[in-house]
Parts: sequence; C-alpha cells; structure tokens
Amino acid sequence: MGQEGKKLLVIVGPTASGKSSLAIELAKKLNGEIISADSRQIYKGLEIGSGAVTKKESQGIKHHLIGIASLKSTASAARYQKLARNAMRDVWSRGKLPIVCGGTGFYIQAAVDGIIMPSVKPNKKLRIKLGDKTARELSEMLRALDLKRWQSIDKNNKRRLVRSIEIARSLGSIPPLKSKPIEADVEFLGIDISKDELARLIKKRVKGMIRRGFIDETRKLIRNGMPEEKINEFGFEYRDAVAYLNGIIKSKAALTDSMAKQSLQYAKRQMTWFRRDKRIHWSKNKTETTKIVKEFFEKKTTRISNRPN
RNA sequence: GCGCAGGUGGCAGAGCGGUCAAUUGCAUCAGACUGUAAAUCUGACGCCUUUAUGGCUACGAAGGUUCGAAUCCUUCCCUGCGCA
Repeated sequence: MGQEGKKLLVIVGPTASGKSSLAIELAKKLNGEIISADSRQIYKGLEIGSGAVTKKESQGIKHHLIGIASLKSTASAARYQKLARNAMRDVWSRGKLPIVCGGTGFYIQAAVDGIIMPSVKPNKKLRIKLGDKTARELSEMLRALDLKRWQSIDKNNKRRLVRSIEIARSLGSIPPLKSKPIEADVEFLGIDISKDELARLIKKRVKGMIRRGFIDETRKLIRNGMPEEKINEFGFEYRDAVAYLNGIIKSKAALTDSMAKQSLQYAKRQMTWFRRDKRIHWSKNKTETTKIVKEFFEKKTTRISNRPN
C-alpha cells in the first residue's frame, strides 16, 4: 500500500456486539492487523474482565494495544493516542491494513481525529487538593483563571472542572480545541444490533467471563496488593467482582445479573457517543458489512473528514 | 381469632390536614463529553393538551368529617411480626 493510498478501518459498536470477531474476520480477508480501542483491555491483568480476545480467538491475527500497560500506570486518551498512531504507522509500514476496533469512543476520537490535548500531565497533588471542593467552588476558580473555557464547560462536572483548572494553572489558560486528523482514508463501520439481541449476547458474554476465571482474575488483583478503590476504577465488572468476594453480592447468579445489567447500561452510553458521529456507517448484517467494505476499497479519493461537532 | 406495625407512582422509601402529581434513591428514556471516558455530568420520567401561575385521574377499597384529606374517623380487603 503506497503512502497516498493509506486506508484505515474503524469498527465500533456497543459492548458484546461482536466487534472483535468481525474485526478478525475482516483482518483475515483484508490483510489487516487489529488495534484495540479499549480503555481496559489496554491494561495487563484485566484481560478476562475487559473481554479481550484470547490467543485462540485471535486466529493468528496480530492485535495491538491489548495488555500492554501496567496496572500501576494510568491509561489515558492522550497516551492511547500516541500508542495507536504508532501502531497504525507500524501496520502501514508492513503494507497491511490497520483495523481500529473498540468501544471507547473518546479514545477513537483521540487517535483518528487527533484532537490535540493540552500537554499538561495529571497533577495528583492538585487533584487531591481540589477533590473536596464543591462544583461551585471549582467553577469559581476556573472562572477566575479562564473565562472563556468557563463559559463553555459543564459547571456541575467536577472532574472536568478539575482538569481545566489543572491546565489553566499550568499554561495560563486552556488552549482552543484543535485537531490533527490522521492522514488516511478512514471508514467507520458500526455494528447495528437490536436491544434484545444485545441483552442476549451480553448475558452470554458475562457468563463466559465468569467461566473463564474472571473472579480469580479479580482475586489475583487483591492478592497482589491492589487497593480495592483502585480495583473499583477498573470498571463495573471489577466493582461487582469485589462486591461478590466481599459477600455483598451473595451469589454467582446475582453477580451475573448485575454485570449484565451494567453492561447494558454501558452499551447505552456508548451508543449515545457513537450516534452523534455521522461518519459511521451502520451495518445490520454481513451483507451490509460486505457492501460497506467493498465501497470503501473501491473509492479512489482520499478524503480526510473531521468529526463534526 | 386477638394484639401490634404496615399498605404511596416500575421498585425501594419520605410525606402525616392546605404551598402534593407527591422529597429522595434505584430502574427507564434522552443528552453532553478538550489527558481518569466501563469514568464524569445533565435533562425527562401519572395521563391529556392550545406546554400552561392549564385540565384530568391518583397515595389498598368504600364511605364519612372538613372550605380543603395521601395525611383525621369508620368499615372492609391485603401484608409482616407477636400471642393463641
């Protein structure tokens, strides 16, 4: 594949919708490699609970950015952006097609659209200090620092207020939003699935997780001295597993139900994100998918389209 | 059968004469998203409509007291606990 003909396929969809297996199938057909876009799968040690593909499932297709970050480190969109872009370059350099596949919309946006995030590292001390302030107090602080950003920010969202204050304190103000989109022809393929069907698949997936040792995976985290608050941050699956191990969730059946319910809620949030992106071509079945992919490869012009806001 | 405590919107659970279509949490629906994104945050949530200081139906059921009742009284039905 020449420099001018670079292509990138992005597969999105809610959790458990079958993204991974579709990606593998397409990778086999299209000489591709998969770049995971998942904020949990990126960690080493969360493979089961995050639903990362197993070696067997991957069928020899190379997967990038799964299990590569230490649990002691913190994953972030900025970090993911760098890693994903490097991975894409790497795949292209070997003449193959990178297939970004995952459910973390913000990570995909960071990597593909290249939103330029202010290069201010998280300041733990500051975050702790600001942690017990009210949203109102934080809002006032930000207003004094950067009126412009203050006007557009969600004034109830403490987490965002803290980050903005963090940036403004370091740079003086929050730089205007810019992005450097990836220089390639990008196709967004979305898996369109009914709610009932998704609920069924989620239940199946959760059961499979538990069967494959999800609880042991969590137990291992605890045994390795990971504080419970930290484990809770790894997502609702782990929060539930901890609750189960502590006897708050009484049975495996209850654990399964809770995980499934929360997965469905998560799937909804994911869809709220994806629905907004009009570049995504939604596919209900194999026929539609084949058509979308075919058109993508027949298209000659290389257009770089920004995510509309 | 007697005694006690209860029966409130999909669920849990406040309210105990007017300002109650009814606090709050969960669930549900919709939305936001500038380095935590499986996170964080917002709105809607009895029904109807000309969307309003609007109408209608509602706090187990039926009566009653009152200008006015989810709130007080009577009877009935149901639930839990205690005693038989």
